Amino acid sequence: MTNHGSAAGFCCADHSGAANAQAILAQAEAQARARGLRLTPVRRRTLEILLEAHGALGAYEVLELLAREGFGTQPPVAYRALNFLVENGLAHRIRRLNAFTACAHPSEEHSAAFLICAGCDSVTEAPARGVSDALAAAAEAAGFALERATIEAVGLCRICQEASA
Amino acid sequence: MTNHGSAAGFCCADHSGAANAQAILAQAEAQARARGLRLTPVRRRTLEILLEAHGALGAYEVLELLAREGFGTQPPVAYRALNFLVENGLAHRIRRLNAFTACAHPSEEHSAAFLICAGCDSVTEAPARGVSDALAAAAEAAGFALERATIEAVGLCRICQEASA
DNA sequence: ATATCTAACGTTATATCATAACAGTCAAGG
DNA sequence: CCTTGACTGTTATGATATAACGTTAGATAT
Ligand SMILES: [Zn+2]
Ligand SMILES: [Zn+2]
Ligand SMILES: [Zn+2]
Ligand SMILES: [Zn+2]
Repeated sequence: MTNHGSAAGFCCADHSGAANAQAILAQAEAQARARGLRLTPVRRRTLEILLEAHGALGAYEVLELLAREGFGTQPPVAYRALNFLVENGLAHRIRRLNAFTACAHPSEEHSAAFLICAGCDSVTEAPARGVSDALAAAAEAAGFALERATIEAVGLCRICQEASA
Repeated sequence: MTNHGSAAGFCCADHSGAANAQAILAQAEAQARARGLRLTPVRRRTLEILLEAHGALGAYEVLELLAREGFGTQPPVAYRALNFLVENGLAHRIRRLNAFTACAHPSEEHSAAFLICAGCDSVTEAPARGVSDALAAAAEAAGFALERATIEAVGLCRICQEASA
C-alpha cells in the first residue's frame, strides 16, 4: 500500500481522521438504538477499528486487532462482527479489495458508490443517488427487480493525481 | 444454484444458448485479430467454455473443464487465461460471485452493469451508459480520476419473479 | 541455419479469504 | 429454577488466488 501518510491534514481522500470518526460512531450508535440492534462489545470495537483505520481493512487485519485486545482469535469472530455491521448499514464491504470500511453516513438510507484509488488504496464513499437511479432504470428496462447494488470505481484520488503529475 | 433449466427457450435471462454464442465468439475473434491479441488454444477454449456456460463460472470450474481436455491442471492455467480475457474485454469478472462470464458485446467499448439473480445466480450483462455517465459525474465532483468501474446489481430476474409470484 | 529473445504454458508450493459445525455463556421469559 | 435464543469462541476445513520456477515454441537477429 503506497500510502501518503496524514501530513496533508487528512489521510485518505475523505477520511478526515479520528475527529469525525467520533461523530460517525455516535450516529451509528443512534442508529443501533433506534433500530433495536445489539451493538455488543466486539461489534462496537470492530466498528471503531474500521473508523480509526486509514482505508479499508481486510477481515484478518481486523481480527488481529480484536485478538490483541482480548476478543476471540479466530476468523469467524471478525467475519461475524463485520457481517453484522454490513447487514445493518454500519459498514460496507469493498469487494475489489476483499475488505471492509465503516459507513460514512450510517444515519441515511443510501446506496453508495466507492472510489478506490489505485495509487494508495484509499476508499472514498461517494453519494450515488444519480448512479443508483440510472441503475434502477437499467434494471427496470431489463425486467429485473433490483434489491441492492455494488458500485466500485477504480482510479486515482486527487492526491495521487497531483503526485503523479 | 437454483437453476430453471432451458425449457423456456433460454436458460439464464439473457444467455440465449449456444446459438448466439457462435456469433459472440466470432466477434471476439475479430477483436483479437484487429488488436493483435494472441488468442491461443487455452485462451480460446476458455472463452468458449464461458460462452457455453449457463451463468458465470468460477475459476476452478473452468480449470476442471480445461484439465479434462488436456490443458494444464493447476489453478494458474485458468487464472491466466481468464485474466487475459478480462483485461482484453472478452470476458468480465463478477466479484460478487467470484466468477467469470463471457462478454456479451466484445466488439464495443463498453462499461457494463451486471444483473445478478439471487434466485438462480444468472448473470445478465446490461448496457450501462447512463450508469457510467452518472458515476463519471460523481467521480468528477469528488476530484477522482476514474479509470474503470464495477457495477453489480443483485435482485430477481424476470423468471424468478414469476416463479415466486 | 542457428543463436537469441520473449510470451505463453505448466508445475509445485503457498498465500489469502471465508465458512461449517459445535460447545460454552448469559440474559430474558415462563 | 429451567428453558430458550442470541452471542461468542473454538477447531477444522473449504474456497479463492498468486508467487516462483523450469520448459516450450514462435519470432528476430545474426
Ligand atoms: Zn455508507
Ligand atoms: Zn491515492
Ligand atoms: Zn461486456
Ligand atoms: Zn433468476
